[in-house]
This record gives sequence, C-alpha cells and structure tokens, in this order.
Amino acid sequence: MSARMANSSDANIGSACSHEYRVSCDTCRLSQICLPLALNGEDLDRLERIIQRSKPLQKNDLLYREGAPFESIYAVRSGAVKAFRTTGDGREQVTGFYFPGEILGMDGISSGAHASSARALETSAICAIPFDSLERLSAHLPGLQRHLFQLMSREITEDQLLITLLSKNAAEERVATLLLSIARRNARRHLSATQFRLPMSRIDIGNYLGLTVETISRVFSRLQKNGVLAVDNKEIHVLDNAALERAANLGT
Amino acid sequence: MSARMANSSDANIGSACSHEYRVSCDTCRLSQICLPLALNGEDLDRLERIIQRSKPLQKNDLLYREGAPFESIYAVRSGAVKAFRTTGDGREQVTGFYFPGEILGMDGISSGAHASSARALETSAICAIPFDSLERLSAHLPGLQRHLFQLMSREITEDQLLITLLSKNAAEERVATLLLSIARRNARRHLSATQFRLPMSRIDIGNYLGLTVETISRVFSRLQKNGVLAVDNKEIHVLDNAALERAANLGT
DNA sequence: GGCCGGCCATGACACAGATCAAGGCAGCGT
DNA sequence: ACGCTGCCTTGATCTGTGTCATGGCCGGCC
Repeated sequence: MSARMANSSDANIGSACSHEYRVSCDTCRLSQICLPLALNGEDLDRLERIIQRSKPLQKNDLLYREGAPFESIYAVRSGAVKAFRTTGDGREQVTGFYFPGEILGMDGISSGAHASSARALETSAICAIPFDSLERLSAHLPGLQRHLFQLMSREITEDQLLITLLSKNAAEERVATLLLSIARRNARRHLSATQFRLPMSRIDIGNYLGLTVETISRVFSRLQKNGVLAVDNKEIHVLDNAALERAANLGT
Repeated sequence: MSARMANSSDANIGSACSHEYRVSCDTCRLSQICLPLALNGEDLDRLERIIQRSKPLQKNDLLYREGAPFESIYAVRSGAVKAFRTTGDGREQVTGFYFPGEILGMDGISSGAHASSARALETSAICAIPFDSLERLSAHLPGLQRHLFQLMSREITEDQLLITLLSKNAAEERVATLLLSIARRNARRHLSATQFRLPMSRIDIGNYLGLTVETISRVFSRLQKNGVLAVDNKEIHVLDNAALERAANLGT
C-alpha cells in the first residue's frame, strides 16, 4: 500500500516528461464539456500552453493528498477519480466521483492546501492546470473567468444536492439518484445512459451515500428483483428507466 | 404569509432608495472579515460604488427565491439568514446559516438563476453586490478575483464538511458541531463564544442537520442534563466547552 | 493451478432516531 | 384579557438501516 502511494502524488503530474503525453485540447473530444468550452483560437492556445499532462495514473494512485500545497486543479481526460476527505478518526468520506471532462480540486483554493484527497478508481489520464497561471490568464479572458466562477458554483450546487439527498432520502432513493447521475453524465459524453460499468466499489458507493455496503447490496438486489436493473457485479443495465426515476423520487 | 412574501423579494434589495441606508465599507466594523478584506484605498472605493444597500429585511422576508434570475451576491451586515432549497415534494432543505460578514448567493452563478432561496431569520441588513459589476471589477483587481475564488472554494469545503457530518455523525455530534461552528463565528466577530442566542428555530436546526425537531430537543435536554450547556429556549450558554468538543467528536 | 485477500450477497438481530401523541409555553392579534 | 397559533418538550412505540456473521466469487500472485 505504501509502495503504491510512493509512486503516486502530485509529483507525477506536472513533472517534466509531458512531451510523452502530448494531446491537445483541440483534438480532445471532451473539449466541448471541459474547461476549453469557453474559448477558441488564440485564447485556447494560451490555455493549452499552461496545461500539463503526464503519464496516466494507475488504479489506486493518489492524484493529490489532503493537506498538500494547492497548486493545480485537474481535469479528467479518461478513467475515473474519487475525491474524499479523511475524518479525525481515520475514516474516509467520499465527496465526489469525477468522470472524463469534469474538473476537480477546487476545494484547495481557499486555504492554499487541498481540503480533500483524490484517488484514481481505474487507469486514468489527467490534465493538471496550474492555478496561478489560470488565475492570471482568466483576468485577461473574461469568458474564462466567468467559466471558472461557473464551475465552482456548479460544484457548490452539486454538493447541496448531495446534502439534501443525505438529509432527506431513503437508501433506495439515494442509490437510484446516483445511478441516474452517472447515466446522465455518460449521456453527455455520448455513451450509453442505460448500460455502463461502475468504476467504483460498493464500498465507495456506500461511503458516498452515507450507507453501509450491505445496504447498497440489498438495494441493488431489490432493484434487480423488481426488474428495474440488471446487475452483474459492476456492470449495470437499466431496464426500466421510468421506474428508476420513480425510485429516485425527486433526488435528481 | 403571502403578504409577507409580497413585500420581500429581490425587488427590495437594490432598489432606488439606497441613500437612506448609506453605510460605507470604511466604517463597517465587518470589513475585515467581509468582501473588502482584500482591498484598500481606491480599490475599496470602486467596490463601494457598486454595492447596494436597502432597507432592512424583516424576519421571514425572502432575500431571493430559488429559480429567480441571478443578479447579485449578498453580504449579511446584521441579523441572520438561512439558505434553503425546496425538494420536489415541497419539503425544504436548509443548506446554510449566514451571519454578519458572511457572503451568500454564489450558487446562482453557474446557471444564471438562484439554486436556492434565502430568508431572514430576524431583522437583517444586507448588502447586495451586483455580480456582473463585481466580475468586471475583479478582472482589474487580482486581489479581488482571488478573494472571490477563495470565497467560493470555502463554500465548497464547508458544504463538504456538512456532507461528512450528515453521512457519518450521530445526532449529538451533529448538534454539538453546529453549536461549535456558531460559537467560532461569533468569536470572529468579537462576540461571546460561550453565550449567545440562536437566531433559528429548532425546526431549522433539525432540517439543516438531517434530524427531526424531537431529536434536536432531546439532544439539547441531554446536553443540559450533563452540564455541557444551559439552554433557555434560544439562549445558549456553553458551560463546558471541552465536553462540547468531545461531544462533537471530530465534527468540525 | 491453487491459494489468498478483497469484494459482494444475504440472513438474523439490535438500535438510533423517526413517528405518533399529548401537553406546556410564549407571542401576537383582537 | 383572551384565545389562538406556532414552537418546544417529553414519553411510548415503530422501523429502516446498521451490525454481526457466514459463505460465495473473482482476480492476482506464488
């Protein structure tokens, strides 16, 4: 375990070997849902020049660690990442799952140190965007500044949805809501909204939703028994989307 | 109730009569914890000129309503405000309490419409800061831009703390954590951290913490019986701060 | 190829907090 | 002054989910 941690960390990302992993925002098929969304032509070039890419993270590698100096925010290019914070007694609370085209790490801005950690759920390619450069750039590009404000605002509203979910909804509603969220985000990337593989374990799902693994298991079984889903381990097939939405019962 | 709503709303704030309520950031004793924190001299003047003040909100007045066009963020000058979102089935989820010197409304940036509503818990004076002006200003004042990013980032980390609290902590831990948070914020304003009046009802507390009123009541009674607090309705006296921190058990 | 460790499923039981019910109290409008 | 209404407290009971225990499965590693 400590061996794994050793070859992970911020040091990887943003290190010198970026020539090996040259991919440009131009040719990235995520550009329309990712940071470049607000930019074009020369402005995109300027963003491009500050973005750092590095060799892919392996499953379980840390992208950044709670308490580490905040330097960059990160865009997921492929794979999937979970963000989590460690509570005083050493347990962890998963605060979000991040899929390709999504940005994470913004919780570090306020204090200058990351307020959470992030770990790859599977082999993942990540773009690191040094925040001080981004900040300087955004002072000159109103569209970019606005986009950053919007990204952070969206993170806030999504956290508030999770707060509501945890505070008001029963186990089945929480699970159904998460599945619908993943389905919707898949659709945004032109992937199937009805058939997909969950990159995270039941443990992570339970942790994120404030439930135990056993409860997650039971809910999956029940949804399967009722013909809403076909579940084969991490492989999910939504058989009756309307029923899933009914099960989510306003969770969004 | 509808009468109350009618004389509330965004229209009040930002309306023409601001000459009546002239107070400047210069003389506001909150300036060191509020937006002006990052500014001085001429820059402060420029911020000053875009801030709008209006007549105080009365208890239960709405500051803004979920779905209304997003135009401003708001700073609490006096009183207290709760933010909440309404779930599909009409129940509400309180997402935060805001005290003097604190900023709310940033969840509206991402979609251009407020993602939550805000209501005065008692008579409250509020400064409205039109966001498009603020955005333009912050492109010229790097310190302000950074401060805005930090404010939003702080909102994110605080939401994540609440998520963790809801997901992992028992009733007593949640209540103790909220009390400690309020105490800490009082201290920041040079008020007592051990004796204060809660501006919100038990109902709001329960709603915020994902618990029922009855449970809140029982926890207060228990903490009182154990000599941790003296509770007289909304008046709280922290008798044993160490015990309260133990009760919070890592919540903060 | 077989063993081992992590993950997942399912059942029996326990418990924290929800729900239901009843009553007290304070503030407000008439 | 009165009664009304909303808020708070406390008790009795119920229930969804946690906890504990067991066993199966899959994938990695020797």
